[in-house]
Amino acid sequence: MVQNQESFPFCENCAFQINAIFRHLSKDESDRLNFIKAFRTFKKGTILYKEGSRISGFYCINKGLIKVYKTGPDGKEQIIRFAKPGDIIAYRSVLSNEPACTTAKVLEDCRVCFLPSDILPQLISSNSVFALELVKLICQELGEANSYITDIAQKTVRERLAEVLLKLVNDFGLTENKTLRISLTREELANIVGTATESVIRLLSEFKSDGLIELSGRKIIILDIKGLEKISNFSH
Amino acid sequence: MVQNQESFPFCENCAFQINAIFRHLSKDESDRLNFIKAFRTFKKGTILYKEGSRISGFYCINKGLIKVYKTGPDGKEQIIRFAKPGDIIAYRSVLSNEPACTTAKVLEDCRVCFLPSDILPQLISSNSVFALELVKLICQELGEANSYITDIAQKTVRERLAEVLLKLVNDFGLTENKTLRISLTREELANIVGTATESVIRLLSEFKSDGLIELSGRKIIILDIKGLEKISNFSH
DNA sequence: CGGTACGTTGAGTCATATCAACCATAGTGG
DNA sequence: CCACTATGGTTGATATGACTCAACGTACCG
Repeated sequence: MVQNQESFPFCENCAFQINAIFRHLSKDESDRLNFIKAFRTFKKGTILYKEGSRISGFYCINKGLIKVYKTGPDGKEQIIRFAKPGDIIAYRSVLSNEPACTTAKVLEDCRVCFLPSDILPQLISSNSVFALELVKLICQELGEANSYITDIAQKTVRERLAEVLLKLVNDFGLTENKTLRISLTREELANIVGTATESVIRLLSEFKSDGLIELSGRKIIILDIKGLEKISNFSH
Repeated sequence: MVQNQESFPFCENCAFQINAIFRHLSKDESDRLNFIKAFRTFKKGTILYKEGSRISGFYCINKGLIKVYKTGPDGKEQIIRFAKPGDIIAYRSVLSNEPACTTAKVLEDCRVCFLPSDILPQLISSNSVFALELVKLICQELGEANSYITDIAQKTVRERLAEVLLKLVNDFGLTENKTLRISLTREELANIVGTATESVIRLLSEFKSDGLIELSGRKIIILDIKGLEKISNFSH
């Protein structure tokens, strides 16, 4: 079908459009990737892979939104990160050759490419620029993880919620009417911040009373970024 | 001096002895590393580098113990990890070409080699096995960081303290009389767990009453590993 | 029109932080 | 040799942030 052909993403072009790590590949490498990959679409709610399962490859997101989370001892989710177009997920488990240590679930209908495990070590060997950029990418994630450990360990829930809102603004941006461009349930927000759903609800409505945000269903309108920064950094 | 020659570690041998990432280098690469590195010793209490500072290279630990920590908004330390012989530190900042995001302080007198920034990307380019192993190493750290985020977010202080003790047993081992082979102040323990010093003290003496550990000054004798595992995983 | 998932609010509880006092130890300098 | 000081450890009292539980409201969906 024409429609299918149009929508099928070719790595060579796609990687630049969505700013994926694969933009550092040569033409030959891109072609190879394109050849061995499996393009798939997933509906909201689909689970791409589950914590503890063995996976035979990793995913590059072309479109949509995925949440990556770990399940705590009580079955409570801890959201580790979101994956949007250009991001790769599950690469960690593939490289360590370990079972997945997270679960990935679709939040907004997705178009993804599935890439078999082998290709990643191969590309690291064949393309040193790619290798270096991949290392940088992982280092950045590691840096963020370490910062977050410090935050969770030392900041109050109130401070962390403000910080998470700012991070979401930074990662997903605002619409022209200042609405956050990501739609999460209160429970999901709680599972990023590391708190109870009720606490998020209470704090959000506090932020609202303080004129920092406006709420309308799942939409969060950011009114006062400076104010949120103040809460996230200092206070007590 | 003879003594100096004996004590000076040659990368080619050293890397295998201490199981450093550099064991994956060729003879030529090892020689080169050996040539450009600066060997140094540091006394307990020395700070190798400070959060926020620019660094021109990274360190490979030959002997001793270093704590790597971030400083929270209130000036409270959050210990991110320890570095022992064979570990490299500060590589993250070197690779991202960013200011250091942690501080490194000597806990036990150290022998370290300082390696200039440039060498790391060079080795990644020239040696794909090394590149892959480096990626795996970083991935492992990332995996641990993500697990710790989940733990801090969801577990109680009691559970985390038990878990930290077990992790220390795992990383540093026990002497013949079951004493933990790492000596930390109560405050440092608190700065790993992410809690107050007083809480660590109270919980440790609780563990002692429960027959899980024995305390004698800074020494912690581990009596009941199974019991600690039980506390760290389940409970509530 | 019932069902399911999500959102909200209130009340009560508890783990943990904070504050304060005090002890132990070791190194320092007069 | 002894005050002096600094650092770390301990304990108790108190405060409180955040969780839990429970009830109820809301909205969309087949």
